[in-house]
Amino acid sequence: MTQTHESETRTRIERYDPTSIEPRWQQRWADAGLYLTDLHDTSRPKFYLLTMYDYPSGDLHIGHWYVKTPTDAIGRFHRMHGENVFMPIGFDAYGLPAENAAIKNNINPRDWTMRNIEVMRRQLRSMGAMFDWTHEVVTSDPSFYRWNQWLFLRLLEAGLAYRQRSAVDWCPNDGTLAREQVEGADRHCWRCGAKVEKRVLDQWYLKTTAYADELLDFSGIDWPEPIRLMQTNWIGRSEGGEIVFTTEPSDRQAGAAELRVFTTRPDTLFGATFMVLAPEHPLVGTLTAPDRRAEVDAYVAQAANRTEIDRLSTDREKTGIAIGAEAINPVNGERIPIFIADYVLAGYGTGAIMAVPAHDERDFSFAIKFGLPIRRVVAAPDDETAELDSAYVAHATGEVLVNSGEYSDLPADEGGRRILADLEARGAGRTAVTYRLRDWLFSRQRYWGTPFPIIYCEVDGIVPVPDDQLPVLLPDQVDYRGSGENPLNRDEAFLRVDCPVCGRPARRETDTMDTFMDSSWYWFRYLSHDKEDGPIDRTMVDAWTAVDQYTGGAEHAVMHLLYSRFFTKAMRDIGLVGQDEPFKRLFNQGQILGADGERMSKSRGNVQDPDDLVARYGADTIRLFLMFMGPWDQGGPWSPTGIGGVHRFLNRVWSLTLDPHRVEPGDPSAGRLPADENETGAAAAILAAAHRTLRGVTTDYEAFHFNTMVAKLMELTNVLTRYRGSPVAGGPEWEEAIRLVLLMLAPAAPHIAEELWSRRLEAAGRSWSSIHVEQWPEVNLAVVAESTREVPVQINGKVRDRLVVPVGIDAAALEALVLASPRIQTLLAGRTPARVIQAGGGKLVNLVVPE
RNA sequence: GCCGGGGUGGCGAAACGGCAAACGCGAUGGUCUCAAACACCAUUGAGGGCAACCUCUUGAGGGUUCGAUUCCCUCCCCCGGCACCA
Repeated sequence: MTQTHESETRTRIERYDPTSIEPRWQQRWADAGLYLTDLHDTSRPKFYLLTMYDYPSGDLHIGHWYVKTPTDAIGRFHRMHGENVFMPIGFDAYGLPAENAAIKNNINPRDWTMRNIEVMRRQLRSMGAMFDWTHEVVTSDPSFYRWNQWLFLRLLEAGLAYRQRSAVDWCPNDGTLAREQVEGADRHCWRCGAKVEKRVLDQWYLKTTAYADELLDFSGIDWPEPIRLMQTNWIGRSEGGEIVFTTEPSDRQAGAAELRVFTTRPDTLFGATFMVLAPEHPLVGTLTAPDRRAEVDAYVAQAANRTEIDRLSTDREKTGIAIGAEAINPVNGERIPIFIADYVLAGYGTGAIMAVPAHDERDFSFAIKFGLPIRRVVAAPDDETAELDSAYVAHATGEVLVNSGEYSDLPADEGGRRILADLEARGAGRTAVTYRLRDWLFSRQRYWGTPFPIIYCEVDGIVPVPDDQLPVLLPDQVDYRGSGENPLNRDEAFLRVDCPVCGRPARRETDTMDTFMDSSWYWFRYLSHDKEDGPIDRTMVDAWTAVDQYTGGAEHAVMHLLYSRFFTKAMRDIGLVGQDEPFKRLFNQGQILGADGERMSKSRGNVQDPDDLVARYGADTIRLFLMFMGPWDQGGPWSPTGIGGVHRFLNRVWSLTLDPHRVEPGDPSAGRLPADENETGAAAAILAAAHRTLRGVTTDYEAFHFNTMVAKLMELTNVLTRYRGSPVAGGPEWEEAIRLVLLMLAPAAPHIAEELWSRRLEAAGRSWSSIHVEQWPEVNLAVVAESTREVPVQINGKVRDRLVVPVGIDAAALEALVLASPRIQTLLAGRTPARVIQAGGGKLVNLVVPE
């Protein structure tokens, strides 16, 4: 190693040089198999630590480190508590970006993906994390995706997969488009610019709604409240009634066709003054009057081009059109006009609503715009307002029904129940529950994904590929011809197959599975990665799942994390696993954005490459800096400002450990104890500081408060720096403090901790044993105990004095001391406090003095 | 728009309803050095005062409380998600 000139002249010890230390330890750990988990070891409690696997986009950036290095610290912390930690890793290797790159550069998506994986493996290893690479999973490998196919067939048998027609965004040149591939207000294709159309296709669905109620139950899992809330709202359970309106006869139809609506407010049925169907509602065609036809068709086409976000915006001015037909309200026989409007969605409820403008905001604005009657049917007891200037949706106690025939004057909730019960007796309604959650649209019209194990035969229809013919291999040769259109559609070798039932020529399904399939069970496969006769090794899975801790980005709060829960329950019901939930404990860290505040991506050019930083500062500094930046669940724009401070801290740990006696020239008081301290006191202060830090750092690790964990370690090294070169430096208490610093630092900065630990072992004449298999130290409560404490004294909430009191002082004695304080006496000027409040058992005293 | 999260010094941030600004960056001054860098020491929310000290300050406005960054209401701004990005 080359010593720089100044370090030779300045210090006796060698400098902290992470670039030589870190690769050496990474190699030594690998050689020793330090991070290979023995999955059969039952002598210690298991800890399955899972972090969301990555899409191999090829631009591993600092955001990946932001998730993984604190996760690694969690794993190491648990290991030091005697647990058998399993922290696997893999790649979510199917997906759109590989195809985009392939089409653009005329290369193979598999080659592109595997090349990126190679790069990312190397980059990930430079973190020095305790990943067990021997269980790696790559989802685009047949050894993984064949089990997607197998699992899909089981779902099909269980009735949890089905086929249904639904619309996709479609470009005539590039086929189906993802939402992000549709650009601009005019909705054009990102690649060719063509106008995006809707096309209705037969597609596969998974029945997530079958588990809607069970998915609402989070008992038994320890998930953050916001995520539970988001999932609950996403599922969107609504209780109410389904009410059957009928059509009024006209010259085009005999009438009495059923128009079912779902409502959460059956109590407002008398206030229904019109009905609104989704533009896609199946009865729109037959009900529309001839003279309305042209306008209605135009409106339907226009609605098809709107996004759902747009359609549901309550901000936007309502649009809609009468179709020239009427419906009959079953409760009073009233005829009301039927409209179509895009704020009613075909996929929610029955795709039709009874509109009650008096008691629904959207219906209200629609009624105002189209001049429709607004009839109030619910009122608070003393509220006699007839003319509403906005929808009355509030729930006041004692509300009663008005203008509601025989139900008038009944309490609103009871009236609603009675209306529904009476309708039910006549077959015109029933209580009903509806969900916002929809079934999982599982088909993708793309090449780079898991092929469906499905064959279409003209005689036998939809035929599953028999298990013994799996996997259905995705062809490696692919010719995109510069278009996004699925190349499987013209791959004759893939398409042509004999029907497994009748042997006649048939055709393979060319859609592939949504990549959320892969992420819905990959953690089971980590435990079974070499199993060749089934997707999961039941013994391993029973022993190791549910996952104890899952970490990953909050952007997955709903979709991936809900699909995974659904899939686990479905696997349970198929008899594959014995658990209800996949992840016991979840943590969503924040997202690191580019310096511009935007999501990091190659195309934006705002990616921070970790390699540069590692070369400059070493992995430990980067790891610690990412933890120190702020709360882990917060994220924020990337800025390297402050990284030098963390690097300085590690340098300080280095020199305090190796060179405790050095006296710095810049400090006039260096090397001497403070005037009011003797050696015994100073030694005790060091020990107390170390153990107090240990207490705080332990709870910070447990709570994932890594930023304050680092801050506390910095404070402790500041204390040690003050005593550096003094008579107590290098003494037993000092050495104990250093030992604790290294152990506390080990999960977060594993290389420097290991290096310094090994040097101490060597100095003590002992052979190497990794710091990462040490036990987490115990707090010595005796040395942290204090005999006095400081009490802030407030007058009317403003701090006016501080008293030092014995720790065990009682309330009366404390009050006496406070009132006897000269400063307080001066400020009181003879007044007697109206109240004396001792907060937190005398932690603070507040005197309330009327002005 | 809807759902969820956030807004505190010049900057990243800290604070079980109880001392706002810990820790770090930056800045300023100093020690060391021929000099610079490194390292180290000191100061550093704003305003006032020679000083002891005083006043103000947690996106805006209101409320609850002896006491609010923290709880409640209204509003503004930023981030994530909204079902084919992963």
